[in-house]
Amino acid sequence: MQLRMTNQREIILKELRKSRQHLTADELYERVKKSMPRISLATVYRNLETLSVAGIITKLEISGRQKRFDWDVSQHDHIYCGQCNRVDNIDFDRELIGHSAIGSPIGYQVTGYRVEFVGICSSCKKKNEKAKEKNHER
Amino acid sequence: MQLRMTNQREIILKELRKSRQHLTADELYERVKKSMPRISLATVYRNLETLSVAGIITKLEISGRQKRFDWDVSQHDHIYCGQCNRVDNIDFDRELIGHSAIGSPIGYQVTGYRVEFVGICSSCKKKNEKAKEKNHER
DNA sequence: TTACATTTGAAAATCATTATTAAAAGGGGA
DNA sequence: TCCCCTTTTAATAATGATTTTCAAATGTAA
Repeated sequence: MQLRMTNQREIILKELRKSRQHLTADELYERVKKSMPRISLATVYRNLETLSVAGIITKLEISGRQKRFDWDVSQHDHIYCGQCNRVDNIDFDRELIGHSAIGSPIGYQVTGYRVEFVGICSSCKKKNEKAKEKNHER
Repeated sequence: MQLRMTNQREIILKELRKSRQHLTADELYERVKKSMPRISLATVYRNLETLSVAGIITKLEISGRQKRFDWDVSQHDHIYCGQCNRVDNIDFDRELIGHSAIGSPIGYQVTGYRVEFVGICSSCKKKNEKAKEKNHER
Protein backbone atom coordinates (compact mmCIF):
# COMPACT_ATOMS: atom_id res chain seq x y z
CA MET A 1 0.00 0.00 0.00
CA GLN A 2 3.04 2.24 -0.42
CA LEU A 3 1.13 4.77 -2.50
CA ARG A 4 2.69 8.02 -3.43
CA MET A 5 0.54 10.86 -2.20
CA THR A 6 0.54 13.47 -4.87
CA ASN A 7 -1.00 16.85 -4.29
CA GLN A 8 -4.15 16.15 -6.25
CA ARG A 9 -4.46 12.69 -4.73
CA GLU A 10 -4.29 14.16 -1.27
CA ILE A 11 -6.82 16.91 -1.94
CA ILE A 12 -9.27 14.47 -3.52
CA LEU A 13 -9.01 12.14 -0.55
CA LYS A 14 -9.29 14.96 1.97
CA GLU A 15 -12.33 16.41 0.22
CA LEU A 16 -14.08 13.02 0.11
CA ARG A 17 -13.38 12.41 3.79
CA LYS A 18 -14.48 15.92 4.70
CA SER A 19 -17.79 15.48 2.88
CA ARG A 20 -18.83 12.46 4.97
CA GLN A 21 -21.03 11.58 1.99
CA HIS A 22 -21.05 9.17 -0.91
CA LEU A 23 -20.01 11.42 -3.73
CA THR A 24 -19.80 10.83 -7.45
CA ALA A 25 -16.61 11.66 -9.34
CA ASP A 26 -18.03 14.86 -10.73
CA GLU A 27 -19.48 16.05 -7.43
CA LEU A 28 -16.03 15.61 -5.99
CA TYR A 29 -14.50 17.35 -9.00
CA GLU A 30 -16.66 20.42 -8.32
CA ARG A 31 -15.47 20.54 -4.72
CA VAL A 32 -11.82 19.92 -5.45
CA LYS A 33 -11.79 22.61 -8.14
CA LYS A 34 -12.33 25.24 -5.46
CA SER A 35 -8.88 24.71 -4.01
CA MET A 36 -7.23 23.48 -7.24
CA PRO A 37 -8.97 25.14 -10.18
CA ARG A 38 -6.85 23.60 -12.94
CA ILE A 39 -7.41 19.99 -11.93
CA SER A 40 -9.00 17.84 -14.60
CA LEU A 41 -11.97 15.53 -14.23
CA ALA A 42 -9.87 12.68 -15.60
CA THR A 43 -7.43 13.18 -12.74
CA VAL A 44 -10.27 12.84 -10.27
CA TYR A 45 -11.43 9.62 -11.91
CA ARG A 46 -7.90 8.27 -12.15
CA ASN A 47 -7.10 8.94 -8.52
CA LEU A 48 -10.38 7.65 -7.21
CA GLU A 49 -9.60 4.43 -9.04
CA THR A 50 -6.06 4.32 -7.68
CA LEU A 51 -7.22 5.03 -4.14
CA SER A 52 -9.88 2.36 -4.27
CA VAL A 53 -7.52 -0.23 -5.69
CA ALA A 54 -5.16 0.59 -2.82
CA GLY A 55 -8.01 0.05 -0.39
CA ILE A 56 -7.96 3.60 0.94
CA ILE A 57 -11.50 4.29 -0.25
CA THR A 58 -14.28 2.12 -1.71
CA LYS A 59 -15.89 2.31 -5.09
CA LEU A 60 -19.56 1.58 -4.61
CA GLU A 61 -21.33 -0.74 -7.01
CA ILE A 62 -24.74 0.77 -6.71
CA SER A 63 -27.81 1.14 -8.84
CA GLY A 64 -28.13 4.15 -11.01
CA ARG A 65 -25.82 5.56 -13.56
CA GLN A 66 -22.94 7.20 -11.76
CA LYS A 67 -20.64 5.34 -9.41
CA ARG A 68 -20.11 6.72 -5.94
CA PHE A 69 -17.11 6.63 -3.66
CA ASP A 70 -16.99 5.96 0.06
CA TRP A 71 -14.31 7.26 2.45
CA ASP A 72 -15.42 4.58 4.93
CA VAL A 73 -13.75 1.29 3.98
CA SER A 74 -15.33 -0.78 6.72
CA GLN A 75 -17.77 -3.35 5.41
CA HIS A 76 -21.27 -1.96 5.55
CA ASP A 77 -24.39 -1.66 3.42
CA HIS A 78 -26.19 1.20 1.77
CA ILE A 79 -29.59 2.57 1.05
CA TYR A 80 -30.28 4.80 -1.89
CA CYS A 81 -33.08 7.13 -2.72
CA GLY A 82 -34.92 5.95 -5.81
CA GLN A 83 -35.84 9.53 -6.56
CA CYS A 84 -32.67 11.58 -6.16
CA ASN A 85 -30.07 8.76 -6.11
CA ARG A 86 -28.61 9.95 -2.83
CA VAL A 87 -26.78 7.17 -0.96
CA ASP A 88 -26.54 6.67 2.80
CA ASN A 89 -25.30 3.99 5.12
CA ILE A 90 -27.72 1.55 6.60
CA ASP A 91 -27.22 -0.44 9.74
CA PHE A 92 -28.02 -4.05 9.11
CA ASP A 93 -26.71 -7.40 10.29
CA ARG A 94 -24.78 -8.83 7.37
CA GLU A 95 -24.23 -12.04 9.30
CA LEU A 96 -27.84 -12.91 8.55
CA ILE A 97 -26.83 -13.60 5.01
CA GLY A 98 -23.35 -14.86 5.61
CA HIS A 99 -24.68 -17.59 7.81
CA SER A 100 -27.60 -18.49 5.61
CA ALA A 101 -27.18 -21.57 3.50
CA ILE A 102 -26.92 -20.37 -0.06
CA GLY A 103 -29.02 -22.61 -2.22
CA SER A 104 -28.17 -23.90 -5.67
CA PRO A 105 -25.54 -21.48 -6.94
CA ILE A 106 -25.44 -23.66 -10.06
CA GLY A 107 -21.71 -24.18 -10.25
CA TYR A 108 -20.69 -20.76 -9.02
CA GLN A 109 -17.94 -20.27 -6.55
CA VAL A 110 -19.49 -17.53 -4.41
CA THR A 111 -17.02 -14.83 -3.41
CA GLY A 112 -19.31 -12.25 -1.84
CA TYR A 113 -22.60 -10.48 -1.78
CA ARG A 114 -24.02 -6.99 -1.55
CA VAL A 115 -27.25 -5.86 0.01
CA GLU A 116 -28.75 -2.68 -1.29
CA PHE A 117 -31.78 -1.09 0.26
CA VAL A 118 -33.99 1.20 -1.75
CA GLY A 119 -36.24 3.92 -0.41
CA ILE A 120 -37.25 7.54 -0.41
CA CYS A 121 -34.99 9.90 1.50
CA SER A 122 -36.47 12.37 3.95
CA SER A 123 -35.84 15.37 1.73
CA CYS A 124 -37.62 13.77 -1.23
CA LYS A 125 -40.48 12.73 1.05
CA LYS A 126 -40.94 16.37 2.04
CA LYS A 127 -40.75 17.48 -1.56
CA ASN A 128 -43.44 14.98 -2.52
CA GLU A 129 -45.75 16.10 0.26
CA LYS A 130 -45.45 19.70 -0.84
CA ALA A 131 -46.17 18.75 -4.44
CA LYS A 132 -49.23 16.86 -3.26
CA GLU A 133 -50.52 19.89 -1.36
CA LYS A 134 -50.09 22.01 -4.43
CA ASN A 135 -52.09 19.48 -6.43
CA HIS A 136 -54.97 19.69 -3.98
CA GLU A 137 -54.98 23.49 -4.22
CA ARG A 138 -55.74 23.44 -7.92
CA MET B 1 -51.47 -2.64 -18.09
CA GLN B 2 -53.42 -2.36 -21.34
CA LEU B 3 -50.27 -2.30 -23.44
CA ARG B 4 -50.45 -2.40 -27.17
CA MET B 5 -48.52 -5.39 -28.46
CA THR B 6 -46.79 -4.22 -31.56
CA ASN B 7 -44.95 -6.62 -33.76
CA GLN B 8 -41.50 -5.65 -32.57
CA ARG B 9 -42.65 -5.56 -28.95
CA GLU B 10 -43.96 -9.09 -29.26
CA ILE B 11 -40.87 -10.48 -30.91
CA ILE B 12 -38.60 -8.88 -28.33
CA LEU B 13 -40.64 -10.33 -25.49
CA LYS B 14 -40.85 -13.75 -27.09
CA GLU B 15 -37.11 -13.84 -27.73
CA LEU B 16 -36.31 -12.87 -24.15
CA ARG B 17 -38.65 -15.50 -22.77
CA LYS B 18 -37.29 -18.10 -25.13
CA SER B 19 -33.72 -17.44 -24.06
CA ARG B 20 -34.37 -18.25 -20.39
CA GLN B 21 -31.39 -16.04 -19.69
CA HIS B 22 -30.67 -12.56 -18.43
CA LEU B 23 -29.83 -10.80 -21.66
CA THR B 24 -28.53 -7.33 -22.35
CA ALA B 25 -30.29 -5.09 -24.86
CA ASP B 26 -27.74 -5.72 -27.54
CA GLU B 27 -27.63 -9.49 -27.02
CA LEU B 28 -31.37 -9.42 -27.52
CA TYR B 29 -30.99 -7.15 -30.52
CA GLU B 30 -28.72 -9.71 -32.19
CA ARG B 31 -31.29 -12.44 -31.67
CA VAL B 32 -34.30 -10.40 -32.73
CA LYS B 33 -32.55 -9.25 -35.89
CA LYS B 34 -32.65 -12.82 -37.18
CA SER B 35 -36.42 -12.73 -37.59
CA MET B 36 -36.71 -8.97 -38.11
CA PRO B 37 -33.57 -7.73 -39.80
CA ARG B 38 -34.54 -4.07 -40.07
CA ILE B 39 -35.30 -3.56 -36.39
CA SER B 40 -33.24 -0.89 -34.72
CA LEU B 41 -31.33 -1.15 -31.46
CA ALA B 42 -33.20 1.91 -30.20
CA THR B 43 -36.46 0.05 -30.67
CA VAL B 44 -35.15 -2.80 -28.56
CA TYR B 45 -34.12 -0.40 -25.81
CA ARG B 46 -37.40 1.49 -26.07
CA ASN B 47 -39.55 -1.60 -25.82
CA LEU B 48 -37.56 -3.21 -23.06
CA GLU B 49 -38.15 -0.04 -21.07
CA THR B 50 -41.85 -0.01 -21.92
CA LEU B 51 -42.24 -3.69 -21.04
CA SER B 52 -40.47 -3.29 -17.72
CA VAL B 53 -42.49 -0.22 -16.77
CA ALA B 54 -45.61 -2.26 -17.53
CA GLY B 55 -44.32 -5.00 -15.24
CA ILE B 56 -44.14 -7.62 -17.98
CA ILE B 57 -40.39 -8.02 -17.58
CA THR B 58 -37.82 -6.74 -15.08
CA LYS B 59 -34.91 -4.46 -15.67
CA LEU B 60 -32.08 -5.70 -13.49
CA GLU B 61 -30.07 -3.17 -11.54
CA ILE B 62 -26.85 -5.07 -11.38
CA SER B 63 -23.21 -4.26 -11.07
CA GLY B 64 -21.23 -3.94 -14.20
CA ARG B 65 -21.82 -1.89 -17.24
CA GLN B 66 -24.76 -3.14 -19.25
CA LYS B 67 -28.21 -3.56 -17.81
CA ARG B 68 -29.87 -6.95 -18.18
CA PHE B 69 -33.49 -7.92 -18.55
CA ASP B 70 -35.35 -10.73 -16.87
CA TRP B 71 -38.42 -12.47 -18.30
CA ASP B 72 -39.15 -13.79 -14.80
CA VAL B 73 -40.95 -11.07 -12.84
CA SER B 74 -41.26 -13.04 -9.62
CA GLN B 75 -39.17 -11.62 -6.83
CA HIS B 76 -35.83 -13.38 -6.65
CA ASP B 77 -32.15 -12.62 -6.35
CA HIS B 78 -29.17 -12.98 -8.65
CA ILE B 79 -25.57 -13.95 -8.76
CA TYR B 80 -23.20 -12.60 -11.33
CA CYS B 81 -19.84 -13.71 -12.53
CA GLY B 82 -17.21 -11.12 -11.73
CA GLN B 83 -15.23 -12.31 -14.73
CA CYS B 84 -17.69 -12.58 -17.63
CA ASN B 85 -20.63 -10.64 -16.16
CA ARG B 86 -23.03 -13.50 -16.77
CA VAL B 87 -26.08 -13.38 -14.48
CA ASP B 88 -28.00 -16.30 -13.00
CA ASN B 89 -30.71 -16.75 -10.44
CA ILE B 90 -29.78 -17.71 -6.94
CA ASP B 91 -32.00 -19.43 -4.46
CA PHE B 92 -31.88 -17.62 -1.19
CA ASP B 93 -34.34 -16.91 1.59
CA ARG B 94 -35.23 -13.24 1.22
CA GLU B 95 -37.32 -13.42 4.38
CA LEU B 96 -34.07 -13.42 6.31
CA ILE B 97 -33.71 -9.79 5.47
CA GLY B 98 -37.34 -8.83 5.37
CA HIS B 99 -37.75 -9.96 8.94
CA SER B 100 -34.58 -8.42 10.21
CA ALA B 101 -35.01 -5.17 12.06
CA ILE B 102 -33.58 -2.52 9.81
CA GLY B 103 -31.52 -0.18 11.91
CA SER B 104 -31.35 3.59 11.56
CA PRO B 105 -32.51 4.27 8.03
CA ILE B 106 -32.04 7.95 8.91
CA GLY B 107 -35.37 9.23 7.70
CA TYR B 108 -35.74 6.91 4.74
CA GLN B 109 -38.96 5.22 3.92
CA VAL B 110 -37.65 1.80 2.91
CA THR B 111 -39.41 0.40 -0.14
CA GLY B 112 -37.29 -2.66 -0.87
CA TYR B 113 -33.90 -4.24 -1.03
CA ARG B 114 -31.81 -6.25 -3.42
CA VAL B 115 -29.26 -8.91 -2.66
CA GLU B 116 -26.61 -9.48 -5.24
CA PHE B 117 -24.19 -12.34 -4.98
CA VAL B 118 -20.85 -12.26 -6.73
CA GLY B 119 -18.81 -15.22 -7.79
CA ILE B 120 -17.06 -17.08 -10.56
CA CYS B 121 -19.27 -19.07 -12.88
CA SER B 122 -18.45 -22.66 -13.73
CA SER B 123 -17.36 -21.89 -17.27
CA CYS B 124 -14.91 -19.20 -16.10
CA LYS B 125 -13.63 -21.54 -13.40
CA LYS B 126 -12.79 -24.08 -16.08
CA LYS B 127 -11.17 -21.45 -18.24
CA ASN B 128 -8.99 -20.36 -15.33
CA GLU B 129 -7.88 -23.90 -14.59
CA LYS B 130 -6.85 -24.42 -18.18
CA ALA B 131 -4.92 -21.16 -18.18
CA LYS B 132 -3.18 -22.26 -15.01
CA GLU B 133 -2.14 -25.56 -16.57
CA LYS B 134 -0.75 -23.73 -19.54
CA ASN B 135 1.28 -21.56 -17.19
CA HIS B 136 2.81 -24.61 -15.54
CA GLU B 137 3.81 -26.06 -18.91
CA ARG B 138 6.03 -23.09 -19.72
C1' DT C 1 -61.77 7.91 -45.02
C1' DT C 2 -60.15 11.37 -42.34
C1' DA C 3 -57.81 12.97 -38.32
C1' DC C 4 -55.07 12.13 -34.52
C1' DA C 5 -51.90 9.40 -31.70
C1' DT C 6 -48.35 5.97 -31.31
C1' DT C 7 -44.46 3.57 -32.87
C1' DT C 8 -40.69 2.88 -35.66
C1' DG C 9 -35.81 3.12 -37.96
C1' DA C 10 -31.96 5.83 -38.56
C1' DA C 11 -29.03 8.90 -36.92
C1' DA C 12 -27.40 12.18 -33.74
C1' DA C 13 -26.89 13.36 -29.00
C1' DT C 14 -25.89 12.49 -24.26
C1' DC C 15 -23.72 10.75 -20.21
C1' DA C 16 -20.25 8.49 -17.59
C1' DT C 17 -15.96 6.84 -17.93
C1' DT C 18 -11.44 5.59 -19.94
C1' DA C 19 -7.52 6.16 -23.06
C1' DT C 20 -4.04 9.01 -25.30
C1' DT C 21 -0.45 12.20 -25.35
C1' DA C 22 2.76 15.68 -24.61
C1' DA C 23 4.28 18.37 -20.89
C1' DA C 24 5.34 18.82 -15.97
C1' DA C 25 6.75 17.03 -11.63
C1' DG C 26 9.10 13.67 -8.64
C1' DG C 27 12.68 10.84 -7.13
C1' DG C 28 16.97 8.84 -6.65
C1' DG C 29 22.05 8.38 -7.36
C1' DA C 30 26.70 10.20 -9.12
C1' DT D 1 23.14 20.00 -7.88
C1' DC D 2 22.43 17.94 -12.40
C1' DC D 3 20.99 14.06 -15.05
C1' DC D 4 18.05 10.34 -16.05
C1' DC D 5 14.21 7.74 -15.52
C1' DT D 6 9.48 7.03 -13.92
C1' DT D 7 5.09 8.71 -12.60
C1' DT D 8 1.54 11.91 -12.79
C1' DT D 9 -0.94 15.45 -14.78
C1' DA D 10 -4.14 18.44 -17.84
C1' DA D 11 -6.44 18.55 -21.86
C1' DT D 12 -8.66 16.31 -25.15
C1' DA D 13 -10.29 12.57 -27.85
C1' DA D 14 -12.36 8.20 -27.75
C1' DT D 15 -15.40 4.71 -26.06
C1' DG D 16 -19.60 2.21 -24.70
C1' DA D 17 -24.20 2.22 -23.24
C1' DT D 18 -28.28 4.36 -23.54
C1' DT D 19 -31.55 8.03 -24.86
C1' DT D 20 -33.38 11.52 -27.82
C1' DT D 21 -34.87 13.46 -32.08
C1' DC D 22 -37.53 13.46 -36.07
C1' DA D 23 -39.68 12.28 -40.22
C1' DA D 24 -42.00 8.39 -42.04
C1' DA D 25 -44.97 4.45 -41.18
C1' DT D 26 -48.55 2.34 -38.76
C1' DG D 27 -52.58 1.94 -35.86
C1' DT D 28 -57.13 3.53 -34.02
C1' DA D 29 -61.39 5.71 -33.45
C1' DA D 30 -65.12 8.40 -35.13
